[in-house]
Amino acid sequence: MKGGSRTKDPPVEGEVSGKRPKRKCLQWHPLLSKKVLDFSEEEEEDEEEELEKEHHLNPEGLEIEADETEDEESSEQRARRPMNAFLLFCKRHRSLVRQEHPRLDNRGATKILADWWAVLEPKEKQKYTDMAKEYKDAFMKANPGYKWCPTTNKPVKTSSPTVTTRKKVWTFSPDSSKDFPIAKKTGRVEDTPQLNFAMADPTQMGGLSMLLLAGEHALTAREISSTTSFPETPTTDKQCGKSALFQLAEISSSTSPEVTDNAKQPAKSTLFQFAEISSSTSQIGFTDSCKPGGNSSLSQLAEISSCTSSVPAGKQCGQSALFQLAEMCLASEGVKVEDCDKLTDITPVENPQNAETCLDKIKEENESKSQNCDTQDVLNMAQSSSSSLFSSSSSSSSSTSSTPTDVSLLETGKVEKVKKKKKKGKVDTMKTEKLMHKKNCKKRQSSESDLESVIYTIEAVAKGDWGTSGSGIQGEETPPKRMCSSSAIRLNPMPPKKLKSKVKKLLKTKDQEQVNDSELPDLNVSTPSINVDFETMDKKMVMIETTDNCEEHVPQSPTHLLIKSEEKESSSKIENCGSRKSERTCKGALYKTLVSEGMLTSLRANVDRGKRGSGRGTTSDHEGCWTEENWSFSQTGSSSTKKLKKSKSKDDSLPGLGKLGEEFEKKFNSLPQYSPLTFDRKNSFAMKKKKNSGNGLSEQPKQNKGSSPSQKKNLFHKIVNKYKHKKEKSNSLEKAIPTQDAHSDEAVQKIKKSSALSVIASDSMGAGEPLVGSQKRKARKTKITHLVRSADGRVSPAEESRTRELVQSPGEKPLKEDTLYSEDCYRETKAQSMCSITADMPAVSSIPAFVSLAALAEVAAMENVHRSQRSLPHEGQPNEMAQTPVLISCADQ
DNA sequence: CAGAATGAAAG
DNA sequence: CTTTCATTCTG
Repeated sequence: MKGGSRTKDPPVEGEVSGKRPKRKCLQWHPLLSKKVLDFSEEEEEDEEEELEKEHHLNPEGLEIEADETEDEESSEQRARRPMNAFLLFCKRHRSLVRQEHPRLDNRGATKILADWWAVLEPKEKQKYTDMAKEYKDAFMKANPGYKWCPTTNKPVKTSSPTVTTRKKVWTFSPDSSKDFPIAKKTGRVEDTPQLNFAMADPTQMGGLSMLLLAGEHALTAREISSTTSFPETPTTDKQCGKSALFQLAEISSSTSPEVTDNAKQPAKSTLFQFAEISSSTSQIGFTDSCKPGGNSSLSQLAEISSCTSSVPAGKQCGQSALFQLAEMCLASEGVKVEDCDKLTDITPVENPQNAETCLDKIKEENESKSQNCDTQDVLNMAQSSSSSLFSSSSSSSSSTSSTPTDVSLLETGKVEKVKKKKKKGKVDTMKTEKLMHKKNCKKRQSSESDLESVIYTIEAVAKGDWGTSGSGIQGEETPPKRMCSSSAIRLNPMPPKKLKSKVKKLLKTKDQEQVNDSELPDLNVSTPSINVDFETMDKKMVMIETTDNCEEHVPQSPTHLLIKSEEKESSSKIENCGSRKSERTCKGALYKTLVSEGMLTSLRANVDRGKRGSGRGTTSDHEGCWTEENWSFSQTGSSSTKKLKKSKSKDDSLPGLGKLGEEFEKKFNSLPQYSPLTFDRKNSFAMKKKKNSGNGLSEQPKQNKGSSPSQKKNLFHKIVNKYKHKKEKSNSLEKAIPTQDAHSDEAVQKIKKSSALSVIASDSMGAGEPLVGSQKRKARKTKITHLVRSADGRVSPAEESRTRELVQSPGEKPLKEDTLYSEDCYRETKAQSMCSITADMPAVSSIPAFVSLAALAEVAAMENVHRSQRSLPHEGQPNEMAQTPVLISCADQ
């Protein structure tokens, strides 16, 4: 059966998203749901119904396989094994790491995470371990018969073919709908999930609202305790986000498999658009001085959005949402603004009704000025995009003809196929158009391909939309193009992988078909499809809005909501204003959703990466600087931690929603999130301790975090002794650190270095130490090897030296230091390069070498210091020299 | 799709 | 002891 089911599944799964890589990795939702009992404290209320359902389900799946239960419905998916402490930690901190080291790829991030984890105090680890354990227990309870490695079944490999997206499952709820009762409930809301649930029921609404409420309760309770810093925002956001997520999930899931793609894409695209916007916004940097301007711009954005929405009632929500978003952006991303003036220029946009005009203006400005500054572009992008969204949505809504189609589509999903085709056509067109744009518009900055593309698209969209409104700024674009452009936006954005892959596929197909489709007049077709999408959005928005209202105190009956939504639709059809409102709402909701889901973060990261990757030579500096600055800024800022937390909390949101999800989410959120500084500090402390211990002095009770991982102090101290001087530095730094605020970049860098050192030392030690299982050792070895290897082409020499050092003599000096340093450099290179760039040569740009140079300089300086103290032998120096450059180069690359 | 990390579990 | 797999994403 199972095997068969799998095979069978493909249709469903394939349609849905990707299906599971392995036979069944469905989430814990199931377990969670069961688990709910344990976890649930307040949820019970909401869940009652669900619980009942669950119970029904449980009986079957209970015994051996919850999987089966799941399987029955969705397929055969098996619950995913619970994350261990480390994984949790990673999940929670990865974003941070990425922020800190934008250049780092995931692997690197993972490594760093590992380092952090290693450094993490046992006590802090405990929380994670506890959480993990709890998780596991719950999981086990849920599925008693669960086996981690189902050897017997072992479809894993077999099934793998389908796969592609484990994550997808999580992130997007399509699967979730299947799996969780809750999700199912939610899912039904709009359409028929194929599974079993009714299509659209008032009940669903109620359920949703209830869920939300429940979530609120839980959230409030927990959040307050967990994060005092952002009591209000998080709550709201979370709730909203959840609701939005749910809705999304519903939509995606609800749509029949075939439809799914269509519906999903639009929604996703929209989301992406938002994400882009947000990301772009975030990218805009504000220096402290410029801050006001930045705020203004953000606020402007918010205002615009709010303005766009003529409806007073909704305003608050929208504004709040936008503002929140803005805040988020600001908080999460520190920014540096090159030109405050530009921002100021933009400011005029404030007029509510004239927003469009203003936007046009801006747009014009953008075009004219865009060439000059990236920042401006970004900003423009953001605004234009926002405007474009509005316009597009409005246009869609305005085109009444399509409306019926939309509805039918939403509910029935019959048209989907046609739509798909059309869509594809659109895509093609848009794609082509996009290309055209790129070619025509600009090559000024070849650096950021992705970003550029996004910008282009946005611009194009904006142009098109605005063009519709009356600003025919660009003669290039023809009306059809406009249409396309609107659709284009969705595609362009670099979606999270999941989408990406899908999109890519689509694109491919489309490309093939491109010729044919392109020839056809897509205008009509595209328009309807767009409309549909937006309609969907509207619905969602309505939902969200309702949610917001509820939050705000105005609980509305589900029916009412439905009616409202309908009204909205109708109104939107008839009146632009209505549509606007919905748009606004959508925006806010989307933002929230994005934020909550963490898409924003991911997007941001993607953007960054894209920048980096594409524009190493050119603009990379800016990016690097920006990131660094942001990071430092955030760190420096008192609120930095908070901000981080906040962003994180939102990011944290587990894709698999549901109460269970919520519960976990809460818990997960409650988990302490440590800022890199903390780790640095710890490292330094650890160093100190080690050092101290090494010195023979009794361990100093390092006040706060001194607990440190004593792991391998003994071994360490030898090495530590060597690095006393360094430590000293670090110590001073450490002292400063507690404040966190007053760290200069240098200090941070140093700290980082020190930390790196410590880490390295730990690593080296680790090899010898029994700390971990065999795996660890292995891992470490590999890691080291990897480091060496990566650092230089020649693995053996460095490694040998390293090994010698480690093994041989504690008292050793020169070589070790070199090695360590080199490694240190290697590790730090990225960060250093960034920092160095920022500090030393901010202006310099487009010279890849320069980075390495700066880094080299730093390294050299450090080394010099070291040497001076140590007075290394000649041999050491040459080696260092030789190694250093190589390492640096590697790092840069 | 592999791979980086850690860890729990199973073989 | 070794293998499997959980999460996260880049190349």
